Amino acid sequence: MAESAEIVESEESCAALRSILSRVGEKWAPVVMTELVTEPRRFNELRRRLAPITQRMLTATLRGLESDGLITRTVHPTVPPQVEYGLTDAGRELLAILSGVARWTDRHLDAIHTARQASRGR
Amino acid sequence: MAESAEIVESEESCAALRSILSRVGEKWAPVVMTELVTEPRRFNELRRRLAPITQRMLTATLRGLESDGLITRTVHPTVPPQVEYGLTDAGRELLAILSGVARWTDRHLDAIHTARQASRGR
DNA sequence: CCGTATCCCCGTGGATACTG
DNA sequence: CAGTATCCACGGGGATACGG
Repeated sequence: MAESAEIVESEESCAALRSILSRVGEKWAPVVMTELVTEPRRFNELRRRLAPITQRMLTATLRGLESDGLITRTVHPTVPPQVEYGLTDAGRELLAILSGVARWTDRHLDAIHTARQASRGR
Repeated sequence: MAESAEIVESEESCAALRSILSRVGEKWAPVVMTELVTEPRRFNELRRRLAPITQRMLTATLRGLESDGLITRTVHPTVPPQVEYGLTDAGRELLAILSGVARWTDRHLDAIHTARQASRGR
């Protein structure tokens, strides 16, 4: 790699990057992952902690994250049914990277607001 | 901070994080920023390099990135008009963080594909 | 308890045509 | 050259109701 900040390495990895960025850019994805960072949690546990999320959106978010290998879904065949969601190692790594984005965001809160105000004016 | 991987620091920074993640998760945002990493570029220059992007989407993407303070838009009042887009320092920093996400994506390409195949089956 | 199914609104993103 | 304007298809995302 000649350029240090070069991002795209191939067509495939570019597409994968976009899909991951838009995945974690979904409305509830970051908070759901954050909820799972300390320990696995059950569906309604997440639902309560993430209120006012709807069941539908919680399900959709969990399925999406699962389909990208970021979280696991474990069904315990008990009565009543019990399902646990947890971060995969990959998901934990990605979350650590995202916390870098969070720190960037905090550092630039002022600049973001200023830029938005400016574009308001036009 | 007790937990090392904790992301959200406040309501405001949480909202800002989400908005930034969804911004860079937009379809053309990452490639547009990457195009500007080495030097500022003009509108049609970007249009050619990012083909088959449409004018409309290029404009929309540039406006969005500008409104978050990630790129600058400089108009040179010449005939014909000349407009240059460039990364801000903040944008350059963010791009560096995103390259971390790109590396993560490359490392986990296999896992992503496997997870997607698995969720296909259901 | 853990979801699906249905309905509906709205924003994203594409094609095409037109303008300062 | 650097955009706007218009139209349209699609999917994200919310409310509510029902099922295993």
